[in-house]
Amino acid sequence: MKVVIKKYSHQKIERKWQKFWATQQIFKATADNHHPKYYALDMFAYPSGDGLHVGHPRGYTATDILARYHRMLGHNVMRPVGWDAFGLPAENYAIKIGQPPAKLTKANIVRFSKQVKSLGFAYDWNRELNTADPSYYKWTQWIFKILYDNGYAYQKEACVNWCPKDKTVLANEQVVDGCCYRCGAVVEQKNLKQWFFKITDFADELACHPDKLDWPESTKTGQKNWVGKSEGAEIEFKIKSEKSRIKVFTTRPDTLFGATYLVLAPEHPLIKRIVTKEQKHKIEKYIKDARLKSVLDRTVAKEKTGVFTGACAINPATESEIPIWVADYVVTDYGTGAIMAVPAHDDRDFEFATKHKLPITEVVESDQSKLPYVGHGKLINSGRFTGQSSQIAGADMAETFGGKITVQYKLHDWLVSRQRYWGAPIPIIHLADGGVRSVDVEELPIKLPTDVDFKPTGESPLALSKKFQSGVAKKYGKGARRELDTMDTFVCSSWYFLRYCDPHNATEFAGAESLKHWMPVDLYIGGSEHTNGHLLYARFIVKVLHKLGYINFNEPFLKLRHQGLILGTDGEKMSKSKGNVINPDEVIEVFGADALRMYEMFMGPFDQPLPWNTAGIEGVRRFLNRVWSLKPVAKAPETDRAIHKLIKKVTDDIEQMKFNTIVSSCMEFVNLAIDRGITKSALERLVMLLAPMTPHIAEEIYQKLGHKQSIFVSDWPKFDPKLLLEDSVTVAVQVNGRLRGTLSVSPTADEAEVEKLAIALPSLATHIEGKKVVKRHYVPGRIINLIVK
RNA sequence: GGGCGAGUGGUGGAAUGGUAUACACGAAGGACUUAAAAUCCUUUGCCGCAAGGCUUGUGGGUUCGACUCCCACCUCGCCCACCA
Repeated sequence: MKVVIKKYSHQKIERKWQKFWATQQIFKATADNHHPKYYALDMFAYPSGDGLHVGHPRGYTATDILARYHRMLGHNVMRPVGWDAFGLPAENYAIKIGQPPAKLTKANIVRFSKQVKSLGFAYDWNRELNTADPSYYKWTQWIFKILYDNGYAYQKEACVNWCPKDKTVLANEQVVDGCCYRCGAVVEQKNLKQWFFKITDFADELACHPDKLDWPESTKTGQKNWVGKSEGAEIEFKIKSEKSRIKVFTTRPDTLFGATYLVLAPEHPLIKRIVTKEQKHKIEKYIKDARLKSVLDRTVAKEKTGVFTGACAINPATESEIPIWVADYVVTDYGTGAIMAVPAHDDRDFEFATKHKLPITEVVESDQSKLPYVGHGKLINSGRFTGQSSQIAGADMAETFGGKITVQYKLHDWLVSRQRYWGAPIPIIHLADGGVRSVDVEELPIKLPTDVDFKPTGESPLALSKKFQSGVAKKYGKGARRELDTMDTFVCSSWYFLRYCDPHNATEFAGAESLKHWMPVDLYIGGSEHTNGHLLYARFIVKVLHKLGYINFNEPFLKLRHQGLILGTDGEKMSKSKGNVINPDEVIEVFGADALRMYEMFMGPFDQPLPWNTAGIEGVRRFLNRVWSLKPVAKAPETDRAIHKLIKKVTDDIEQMKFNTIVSSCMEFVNLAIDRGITKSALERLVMLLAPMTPHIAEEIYQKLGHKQSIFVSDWPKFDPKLLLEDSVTVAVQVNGRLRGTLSVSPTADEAEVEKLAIALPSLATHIEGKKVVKRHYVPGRIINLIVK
C-alpha cells in the first residue's frame, strides 16, 4: 500500500492542544469518590538558574504516561506540580549577581513553568505550590512548632559538619565523600549549638518497609543500611588511678577476654583527664593533626595512626591492665566514641596492634591458620566461659562484667538549622531567662525579613534585620529574641505531597478529608540520589504526624521508581564543564515535545542510565511522521487483527513501566499498517494507545478523525482475547536440540501431527536419515524437539 | 571492605526456560531528483565462495532445550564505607 510520508508541524499542534487542555481544565483534579483515586507525583523541581535539563523530562514523562493512562481508565487522577524554591544555589547565585534570591527564584519559576508547559505534562496547575511562599512555609513552620512542642525537635551543642565556603552547618546526609553536597568544599567539624529533629526515634520503623510498599529493593536496602542498626553491648572499663570509667560499644561482647587495649576517638572528652604528663605533648599534637584532616582523609587513610595516652584501664573480665590509646580510626559520632580492641578477632584492631606492637590474645577457636579470625566458634582463654559458643555467650558475658545489651544506629538525628538567609525561619523564641518556646500559632508565618544583607558570615543573616525582632519583646517579655537560623530546605520538601492534597487551605496544613481521599501517593518518581535524604525525611515527617494523630497513614509513597540518568553523547554524566549538556528547549524546537518524550522512553529501560543520541530522536520523529501520514482505508483485516495484540501489549507494558517496548511494538504495528493499510477504528485505537506518551499528535489525529471531545476523556481501548489467537503459527523444529527447520501449523495441531509434518521437512532429511525418534518434546505453537538415535 | 545492579551485533537495546540479535540508530548499495534534502526499496551478528560452522563477559553444572536457573570467577557502574 502506498503511503506518502509527510511531516507534521509540531509547533502548531503542540501549542494548540496545550492551550486547549488548559482552557478546558482537562487535568484539574477534583476529589471524586465514585472512581478509584490515583495520585501520581514527580519529585518536584528545584528551580535553578540553569533551567530544565533533559534529565527532568525522563521522570516526568513516565509519571505523565501513568497519569494519563489512569485518566483514560476512568480513574480520579491528581498530578500536581510545584517548586522546591528555598535553598543554597539560588542564594549563592543571588549573592554573586547582587540580587535578592526571592526575585531570582521568581524569575526561575517563570522560566521552568514555561519549559515544563512546553512538554505538555498533564499537571493540575490549580494546585501549584512554592515552598518559599509564606502561605506554604507557614505550615513548614507549624510542623517545626508541633515537633518542638511534642519533644521531636531540640537544640543541643554537638560536633557538626560545617561548610567553610557556604558558611553553614550541614546534615550528615548532605556530606558526600567529606564534601559539601552543594559547593564541594571540604567539610569541617565544629562544636556548635544547633537544632535537630529526633529522626532516630523512628530508626526501626524507617529501616523497615512494609509489604504494601512497592519500592526498588536497592532503595529499601539503601535506607536500611543508612539507618545501620547493630546489636551489641555497652561495657564499662575502669581507668587505673582515675575515678571515671570509659564506656565502649561492641557488637562482640563475647570477645571481651581478648580485649588487649582501648582506643578513644581524638574528640573523646576523657582524653584530657587521663593523659599522662610524658605523653601530653604527643597526644595534643595528634589530636590537632586529626582535626585538621578532612573527613575524607580520615576515612580512607591507608595506615592506622595513633598515640598512647600513658594511661591504663582494667579489663573487667581478665582484670589485667590494658593501655588506652587515641587513634582516628575510631570515630566520635558512632557508639560511645571509644572501643575495646580485640586484635585477634577484628581486622582493624589487628592491623593497629601489629603496627604498634600491642598484645594479641586469641579467645575464639578458629580453623584458619591466620589471624585475625572474625567469625564465631568455641571460646578459649575465656575463664569460666571457655568452651561455650561465642555466638551464645555474648549477652551473658556482658552482663557478668557489668555491661548491658544495647542497640546502636548509624543514623543520627537530623540537623535542621542553617546559618543562611534563603529558608524558612525557625519559629522559636529565646526568652530572657534562658528559656526556649515555640511561637504562638497565630503568629505564623514568621516572615523572612527583606531588610538584610544576605551574604553569609557564619551567623544567620537574619541577625542583621531590624524588623525581624520588632514586637517580640512586647509579646514574649523583655529580652525575648527570635531564633535567627532558618530551616534546611529538606524540611520544606518532606511534606509538600501533603499540601498538594489541599493547597489553598488557610487554617490547616491540609484538610483531613482531602488527605484521606488522596493520600498515600500511588506513584512517586524521582532520582535514586534521594534514597538517604528526601525519601527518609519524608517518611519520618509522615510518621511523626501519624504518631501525633494528624494523619491516618504512616507511609507516604506506595509505589516508588527511579529514573535512570541521561548521560551525554560521550557516555559521561552531563556537565557544563564537559560541554556535553543537551538543552531540551532546542530539542523541542527542532523535533517537538512528543518526539522528545517518546525518545526518552524509547532509549532503553526506564531505570537504567543511558547516553543521549541525537540520531535516535530523529528516528522517533520519523516514526511520528509515519503515524501522521496514515490515512484510513475501508478494509484492512491483518491490521484489524494486529491492533488487538497491540492493545494488550501496550496495556501490559504501561502497567510494568516498560516504556521502551511500548514504542517498539507501536513501530512494528505502524510498519504493518503502512504495508497493509489501516481502518479508521484501528487508527483511532492506535492514537489512543499513543496518547499517554505523545499526547499532542494523538489528540490532533483523534480530532481530525471527527471527535469533538478530548482523547483524554475517551475510554482506554479494550482488546478481544479471541482475536489474539492466530490462524496458523510457526513452530520451530529441533533435532537433538538444534534448530533444523520451521513449520507453519494450526495452533491447535496435536503433537503426533506436528511430528509427522516435521519429519517430512526436507531440511531435516540429512539429520534424521537412518535414525529413530526416541523421544520428543512439544510446546504447542512454539517448538518441537525430536531426539533421534 | 560491604550492599545493589549490569555485561547480548558497529551503537542504544529486545527476548526471564522454547526459532538469540525484535525495534531503532548507523553503514553499504539502489530508486526518485539537474542536484541535494526528504521519502521509498534491498542488504547488514561473526567466519566461509558455498555446504556448513560459530555466537549472549569467562569456566563449570542442571535440562530434551539456557541470554534466562544454579555454582565459581572476571569486568564495569551506582550507593554506602575505619560504624567497632
